[in-house]
Amino acid sequence: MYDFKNIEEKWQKYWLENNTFHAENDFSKPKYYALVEFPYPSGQGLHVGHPRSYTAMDIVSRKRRLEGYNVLFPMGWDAFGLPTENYAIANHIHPSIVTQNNINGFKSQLRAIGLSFDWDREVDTTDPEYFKWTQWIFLQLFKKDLAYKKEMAVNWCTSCKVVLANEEVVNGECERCHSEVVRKVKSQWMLKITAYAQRLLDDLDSVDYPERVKLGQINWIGRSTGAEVDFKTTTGDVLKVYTTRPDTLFGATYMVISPEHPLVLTAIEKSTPEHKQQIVDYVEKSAKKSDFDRTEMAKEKTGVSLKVIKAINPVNNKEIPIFISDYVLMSYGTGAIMAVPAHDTRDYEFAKVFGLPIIEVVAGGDIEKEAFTDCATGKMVNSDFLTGLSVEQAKVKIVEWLKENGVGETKVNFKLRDWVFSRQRYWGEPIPIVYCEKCGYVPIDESELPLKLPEVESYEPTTTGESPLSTLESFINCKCPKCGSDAKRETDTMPQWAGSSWYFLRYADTTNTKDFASDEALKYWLPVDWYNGGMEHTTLHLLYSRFWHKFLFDLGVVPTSEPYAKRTSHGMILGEDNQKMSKSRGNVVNPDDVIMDYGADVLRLYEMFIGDFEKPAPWSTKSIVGCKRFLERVENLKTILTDGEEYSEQLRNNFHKTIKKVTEDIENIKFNTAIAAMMTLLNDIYSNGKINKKEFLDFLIILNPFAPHITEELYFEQTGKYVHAQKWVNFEEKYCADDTVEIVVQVNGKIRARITVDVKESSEKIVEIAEKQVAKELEGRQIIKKIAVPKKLVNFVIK
RNA sequence: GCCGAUGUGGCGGAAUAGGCAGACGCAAGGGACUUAAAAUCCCUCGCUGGCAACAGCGUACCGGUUCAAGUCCGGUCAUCGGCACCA
Repeated sequence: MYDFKNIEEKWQKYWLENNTFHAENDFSKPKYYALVEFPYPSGQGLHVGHPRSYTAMDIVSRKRRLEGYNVLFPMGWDAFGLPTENYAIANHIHPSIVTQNNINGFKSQLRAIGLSFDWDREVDTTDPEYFKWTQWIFLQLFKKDLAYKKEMAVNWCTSCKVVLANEEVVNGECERCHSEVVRKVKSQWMLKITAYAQRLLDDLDSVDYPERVKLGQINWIGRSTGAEVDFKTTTGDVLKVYTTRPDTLFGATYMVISPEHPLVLTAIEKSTPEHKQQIVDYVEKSAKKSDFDRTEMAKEKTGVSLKVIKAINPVNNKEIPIFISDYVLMSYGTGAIMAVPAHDTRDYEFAKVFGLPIIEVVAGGDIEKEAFTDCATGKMVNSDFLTGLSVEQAKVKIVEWLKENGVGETKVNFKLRDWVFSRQRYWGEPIPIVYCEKCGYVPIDESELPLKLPEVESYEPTTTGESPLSTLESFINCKCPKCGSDAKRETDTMPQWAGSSWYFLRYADTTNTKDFASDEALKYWLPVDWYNGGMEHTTLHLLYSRFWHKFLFDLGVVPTSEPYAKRTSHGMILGEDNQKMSKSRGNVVNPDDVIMDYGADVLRLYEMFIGDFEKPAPWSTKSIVGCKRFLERVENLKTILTDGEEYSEQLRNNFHKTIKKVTEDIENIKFNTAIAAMMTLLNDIYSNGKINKKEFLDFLIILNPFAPHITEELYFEQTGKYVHAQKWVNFEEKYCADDTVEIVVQVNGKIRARITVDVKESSEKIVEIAEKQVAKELEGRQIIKKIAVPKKLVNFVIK
């Protein structure tokens, strides 16, 4: 085994001291911006899942440098967040100290892997010089009316008396004390991402994302086209509903409103005392239910009827009952629906429970058994002027009718909801807003940014559900920036998503104190050319950062409307037991141990060789040794070096084919087969017995992005030059094809012979040769068809 | 329930646009070297039958299209991930 310990340390030191991978803001060179998702620096340190993504993009970055690009490949820390805060609470250490310790740990671990990050451009979301700009962006959003306050239900632990993040709620229980979690209404800061819904959807066409990622975003945005229909009520109110199936209007046999719907109040007012109580009970009960309970209850529909108010179906003036049920959500559409039990599964279930009429208006299903929801087929029935039409025709016609009669119109809806932006926590960016009795919510002056976190005695959330900052008089009390009277500071902080929504912009110009980055730097570096990260971030993080970026684009402060030109996603590294790595399962593998035993190059190679980059793969400590052997054999090539042209034509061709394969596989994120190709070539070289120096050096160059330390060492040893400063090796297409090719000869699809022919041979001639080869099989049979596939096979179909 | 992905030897995985299934690696078995072991090198390695040449079978399951299917189409099952009544 080569002395990986010394070799790797030596080169890591060299790169660091010489700032080898520093990206200059030299705008004359062609640029390449490669990005990985920056990690949350947890106390547990890196596990072998992290380097998968980092190594992959490191390979791309190193290759790009060899190809002559000015490469930006930065790294930073997404350091605000709950685990740090919880650790700080438990151990009475300031979260910033915990964060700094964790960052130091992560950094030394990352350095040991030999990743070519530009450490001069490190960012840390908890650094006031960084979050100053996070706060600045928030202020711009506020000024454009894209940030607003709203009453929202939050998760409330009944025992800890704190607001919980969604990830702290496990099966409807508090993660820590396992007591009941309920919904509690609190005023929260919201960001109006919905204002960008259509553009976030449309612009997916302009970016290179995997189809599954685009689909994830499309589904999350959830655009649907339908109609809003006004139903008059017997009390003279108007009940507006949203439906994607206006064609089924004649089948609406009742209405359902959500427990939070304003009409509930009217109903309570007018009901008899006894019935009023029923309504109040139901509304209270559903308010108390946690989200978990609500979904659990999904199996059995519940509800209560509004006896005093009925709705009138505008198409036939029939009176239909109105129910309150929590299967209708206030947060989508209008918070009220027309129920068509014959053609909606949930309405069908509800109607069965409450014994409501089910009227078929689209023929083609069996409504005795279940709701018929397939709208592609089927003809309208029982629908007056719609009867006989197809569903599609009926949709058009009914909307026309609704418009003519002034009781409805087409409407587009999105599932995407506005972004809840407040956290009642300490370890986050303070929201730079003050509340003034006279002026309302007022932004603080930009010159006062960053608004730093004050020192507090306890980081624990308060028992009233307010942020820990709320107990600090010196922080809260301030003057209104507008009118100068006494005012109170906002005490909520921002979610972790805030800092990570724009960090890639800061990398372009980390030392800038006037702007988050200069226009020139942004113009040069943007967009990110290639962004790799986990599948778990394809909806939230990717959508949030695209939203912020578009907003900044509209402000004219970033030059592109999309932040990332290309996105790829890596699969998770699983434990040896094929389960997700976790502390509780005890299957976590630490990269440090692998580096200790085999070195960083072996770790990198194995991470890439483990399987298809885009798919999950189980770790296998036993298999690592194959990569170790490979690098040892590369090193041993030294012993068979010659000066002459001591290799065969075959080997030369294999060289060019391998260079081609490695070149292309890196671009196609097929690192595993790129390595396999290099292994095959190595085996060929050894069977050849000799290699000349030129080919050896070329081999080192194509291996360099994967195993940078050993290749630097060997290259330097041979030439006194640095491999990272060389040019990527070009392949010659003419050597990538062999002169002869093996053709498979089949009879009725079964292989009967193999022939080797010149590649230039005509297919007629090949068929002729093939036919001779299998003459025995063909004897006395009739040939129905001869199929010749160039360079592949000949197939005789006989009778 | 819905959406997305996956299913190939003992294991991780290859297989351009439908054209030799199992590249590459691990493990296993045999051999060489060695006093011995490790390391290294060479050979074997999908299943069944056969001394063998060889034959048959084989990519989750059932069916289809095709001269030809791991790959395309229809259906079923299983596993993983995401979302949870979105009208």
